[in-house]
Amino acid sequence: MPSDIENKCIKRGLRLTDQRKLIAQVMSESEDHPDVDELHNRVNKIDSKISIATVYRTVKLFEEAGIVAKHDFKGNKARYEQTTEEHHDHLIDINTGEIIEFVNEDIEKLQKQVAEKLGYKLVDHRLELYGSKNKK
Amino acid sequence: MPSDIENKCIKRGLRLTDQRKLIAQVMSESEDHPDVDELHNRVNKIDSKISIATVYRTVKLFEEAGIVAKHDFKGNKARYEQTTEEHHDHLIDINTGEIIEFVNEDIEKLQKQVAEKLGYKLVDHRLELYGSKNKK
DNA sequence: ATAATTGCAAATGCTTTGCTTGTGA
DNA sequence: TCACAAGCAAAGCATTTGCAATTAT
Repeated sequence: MPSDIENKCIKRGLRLTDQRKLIAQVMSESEDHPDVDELHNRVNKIDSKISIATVYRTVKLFEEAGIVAKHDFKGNKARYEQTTEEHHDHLIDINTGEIIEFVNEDIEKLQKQVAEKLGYKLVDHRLELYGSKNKK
Repeated sequence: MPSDIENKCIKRGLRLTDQRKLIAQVMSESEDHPDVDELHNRVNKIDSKISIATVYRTVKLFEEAGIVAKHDFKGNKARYEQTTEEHHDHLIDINTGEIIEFVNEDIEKLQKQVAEKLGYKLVDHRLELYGSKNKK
């Protein structure tokens, strides 16, 4: 069965190679935010011949097609996740590296307002919170 | 007259070499957010013997001392600015690259609330708006 | 058939580092 | 004096790219 991402590739007319199908599948199944190395490891468990260059190229292709999102969190290499319908931002646990997604409409609205007030149309934004777990 | 940054270096006991003094001076006088290359160019106008390695090392030293702030805006190399008393965030003009600073207390508060609600203490954050100028 | 994609290794761009010489306190 | 800093070039790291061979449509 074609993965979620594979279907999007078809919809966008991307040529579907075995490598792309597999990367699409692995990304679709990933619940976290893997970097390219990690993605490469995961696909290599299934097909050990896929090169890291292909993973880089594919992930970039998917990103440009709006199928996956790239994140450059502080101090780390780029991480990827499947694009979701609903926008969200991230909180990064500075101790464990764990990434928690959150949605906050108020902040979204305020961002737009700030941009407007400065004479700009908000095209994109980046909001990342870095925190450490409260001990109870 | 010692620059603003130079004074902070003294306060923190950093050894003051000619190179550091000059980089401190150039950073103090910069109203924008130069990257290391640009900084290197600027100091080289005054002392052409300063190496880029020294600029990298100094800027890192200043950052670790909390004297300057480093920003990795999307798609660009790292940029630096003198630390200010009041925290601010940035709006980046996606057409010109111009950087506008802004302060919004409401967003700050909401960020803290979001972190708390997720069980975290907010240690750091990153908020960047990317926009294009409204034509009137 | 043929234009696009892959794998590989080499190249890139930014940043860091090892080592020797120079220098601030 | 002498631990630390500078300059240089080499190394590092993530990412990109040229090219010949392979493959999807």
